Amino acid sequence: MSEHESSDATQRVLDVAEELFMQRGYAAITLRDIADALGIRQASLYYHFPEGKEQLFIAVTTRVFARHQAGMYQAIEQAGDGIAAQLYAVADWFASQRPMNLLGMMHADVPALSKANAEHLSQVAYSAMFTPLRQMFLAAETRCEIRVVHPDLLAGCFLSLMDGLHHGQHRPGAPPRHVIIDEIIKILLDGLRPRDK
Amino acid sequence: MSEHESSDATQRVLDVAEELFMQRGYAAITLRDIADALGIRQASLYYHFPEGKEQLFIAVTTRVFARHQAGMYQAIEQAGDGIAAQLYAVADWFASQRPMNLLGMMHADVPALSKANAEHLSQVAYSAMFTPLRQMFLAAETRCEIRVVHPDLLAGCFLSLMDGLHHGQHRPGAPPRHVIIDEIIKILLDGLRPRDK
DNA sequence: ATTATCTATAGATCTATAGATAATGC
DNA sequence: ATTATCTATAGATCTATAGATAATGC
Repeated sequence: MSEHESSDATQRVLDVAEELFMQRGYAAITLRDIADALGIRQASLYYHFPEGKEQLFIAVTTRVFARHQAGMYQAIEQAGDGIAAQLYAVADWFASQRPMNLLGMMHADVPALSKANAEHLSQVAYSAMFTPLRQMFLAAETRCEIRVVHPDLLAGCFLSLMDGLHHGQHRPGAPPRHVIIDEIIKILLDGLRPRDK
Repeated sequence: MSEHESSDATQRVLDVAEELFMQRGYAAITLRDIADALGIRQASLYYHFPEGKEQLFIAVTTRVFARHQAGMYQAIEQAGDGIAAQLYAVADWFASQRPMNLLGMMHADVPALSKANAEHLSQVAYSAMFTPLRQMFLAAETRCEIRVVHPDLLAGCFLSLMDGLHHGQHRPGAPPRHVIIDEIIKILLDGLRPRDK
């Protein structure tokens, strides 16, 4: 067993902690909440994460970012060429994932961490979330499919919209998710102004 | 003095509590944090908000939503006709406000409140934030300036982008805010695809 | 009398540590 | 021997309550 693998039990801890932390944020979730959801005692979490709550949170977010980076790369690759298909694929990836609030949570929760962890996590978040999108937009620009002024700005907008997929849109009478994704991508590509026929 | 006015001291409490709650969320901020920032003792906050932390949070968020609703209405009115000018005006309004994470915070913090407060706050948030934008988009559609499929979806997208204004974009080498706003509105109106000349 | 603060403290968490227990794997 | 849990608890908060104090306004 490699030193980089962690046991099934530890994976379960990460799964449950991810669900809770992503829903409510670092400060709102206690170790007792996580232990209760797992059916174990709070102190038992220290077996898996001896440095405690902050270490567990870092492990959770690191795994989330790695999964999203890989998921976005894979979505883009499988979509083939064409920015429209790629945008749909990435949006479907986000729709397949747990509701979350990545950008906002970073902003709210990072200050609670140690300086070293805060800087490291910000760096990881930025690199993981922006890089696949920046590459996708730059490649589309090279193919003259889109105009891009600031690729990172565009990536940030797209991520904001993906975050918005989850919270704003479970309203009474809200359209189904695939309609929402359709509409968002249409707006991104063609804008709100009616095009000349 | 009307019963609807609150004293200067209470206003200061609201100002400081708003700054902290909007930065970090309900769970992360303690009454002691707020009292320290005010230079008073934690227990003194109960003079202004006898029911405690939750009442203070409700007062803060209620005021934030009322201010945003009024600010958006005023921005739209002063911008005159034309969806482009109106979008710029509303975006400038958001840029003038404290960084926040309204949509995401609602999602994360509302579950910590009593059921009655949670339902009331969700309702207030939706009504205050969506109504001005929905009206603006519907009027623009009537004037045939834009096509609108789901006005609330469009409003949600716009709010997500406005939230994103604040966190994603204080990156190394990020363009100044007015450039960001320009770019976001250009994308919204005309899309990413180059228009035919 | 009202306003706005204070001190002191109860009671409820929350994180983290120390050390015991039981099951499994060599 | 290692893995994964447990019990028990120290120490640090955090919210909230009770009641005192001081300044101001009628």
